[in-house]
Amino acid sequence: MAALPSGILGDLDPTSDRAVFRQIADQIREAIDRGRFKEGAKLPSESELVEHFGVSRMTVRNALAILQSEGLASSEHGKGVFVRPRPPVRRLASDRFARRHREQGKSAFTVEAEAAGSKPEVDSLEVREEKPAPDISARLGSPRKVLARRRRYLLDGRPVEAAVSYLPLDLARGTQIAEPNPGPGGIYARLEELGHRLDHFDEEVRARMPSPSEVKMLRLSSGVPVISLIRTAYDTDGRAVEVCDTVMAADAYVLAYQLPAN
Amino acid sequence: MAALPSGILGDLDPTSDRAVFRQIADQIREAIDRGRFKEGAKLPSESELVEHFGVSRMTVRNALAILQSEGLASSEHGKGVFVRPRPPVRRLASDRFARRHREQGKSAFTVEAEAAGSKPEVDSLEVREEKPAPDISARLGSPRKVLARRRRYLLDGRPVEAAVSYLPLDLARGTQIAEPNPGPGGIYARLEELGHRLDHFDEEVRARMPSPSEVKMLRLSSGVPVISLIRTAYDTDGRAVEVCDTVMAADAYVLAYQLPAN
DNA sequence: CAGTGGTCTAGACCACGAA
DNA sequence: TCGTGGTCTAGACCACTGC
Repeated sequence: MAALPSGILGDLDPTSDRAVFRQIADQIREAIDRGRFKEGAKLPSESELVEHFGVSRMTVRNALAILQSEGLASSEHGKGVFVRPRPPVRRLASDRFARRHREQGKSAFTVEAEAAGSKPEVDSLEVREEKPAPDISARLGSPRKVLARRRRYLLDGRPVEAAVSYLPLDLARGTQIAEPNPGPGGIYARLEELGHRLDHFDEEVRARMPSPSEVKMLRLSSGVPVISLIRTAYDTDGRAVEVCDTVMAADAYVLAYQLPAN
Repeated sequence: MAALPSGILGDLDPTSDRAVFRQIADQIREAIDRGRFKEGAKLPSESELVEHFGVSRMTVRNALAILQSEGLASSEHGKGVFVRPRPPVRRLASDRFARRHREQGKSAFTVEAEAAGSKPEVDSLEVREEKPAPDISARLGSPRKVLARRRRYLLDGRPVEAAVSYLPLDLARGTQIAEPNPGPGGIYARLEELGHRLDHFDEEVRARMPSPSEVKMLRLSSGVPVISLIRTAYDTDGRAVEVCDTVMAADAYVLAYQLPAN
């Protein structure tokens, strides 16, 4: 049947204007915040909450839906609803593309992940020529066609980031940049070998809720936004030589930047 | 009664494994993406959708809830469900704290907003001394107490950002920094006058769903994440002289940074 | 007032996971 | 097998908006 959900949760206030399902969500949220339910712990089942609060199941489900949309809980079919654990966070430093990090063989992602004790993987590799979308095209100086390099990054088996790099075709065609494996130091090292010494990168950071395809690709649970990062690389001639469009699971990243004061 | 919702929406696929409410959400989402429903337009009412698809009202409401959680639609009690308009976006440039922008009288927020043709406001101003939270304290070199300056920023009456600045008390007490109005150029100008020439800023950027209090303070509609930005200001002695904790409505901002390639 | 979305009930059947 | 969450129905009453 459904044992008592323990003494952690109180009673409803029938005099309150606040909707019943919001009151229930408030109580569970407060219990989570106070540590009465720890990370990864199972919340009381729907039937337990129905019995405890004396409401219908839909009311309880509405309450749990609030917590899921806030990113506080996530449900697992057949098992229960759990306090969502905070996954390890990957920190992107503002010097992550500095030339000195590129001298070695491995990619920045691989080096950094291994240093943090995680197992890095890259999959869904696809390299193709295509007509660029208008905003990408504008950033690259309106080339007719571009080389697109798509890939997905995983840490310990969990997808955390999906990225597409676009390069003007006249620059990349026939070079190792057009190969699935661009070689040591990645495409930035290849660009410099081709005479395009990199000067600086512009990054634009946005946050939004994911599209259904992004939910699938990054296996996002509900209540997790994505960070959208668009980076443009410029060579010392001031030419945009690459645009990288990245979507990251927001609960897996913190971006660090340093700004000059002068 | 409920007129036809026009020929924009198709039929359900009864052979599909996909849940009915997801199919309905898919159809409406696709119609929005194709521009069949424009920004700000009213979607078919719940009763129209009930009639069109031949399902119960809860099924239709579940479908609409998906679109709202994705940030694609928002409901207005008594009026309808509407395609959520994309508000104007405020762009934060990476040189926004450069000293040259500080020479004039007005604050950076005010200057920039007026240049963009918006009406800027700052409210909820509160200045007080308090014991810092552990993470703030650590960033500032563990002072016993700090000066906290809280405020909220609005554009054309819409709240877009809430911020708290923390400064070590020994540095700020008794100065104009402890006044509600810190004077021309803001607290950074005052800090430099006090001999703390600023060297650089560190910024940490995260994204997550808002807490209920943040929803209230920023009047966020569902499906809108927040960007959390923590900035630490360092003087030329390497001392952290200010930490600013900012929460921004993610649909109102794009952050721009420039990274060196050296 | 009629139409809209907001809340809530009391059922039903299904799919998944663990034992 | 049984307990879990996932989906769906067919109602009900309420609160807000606009005419």
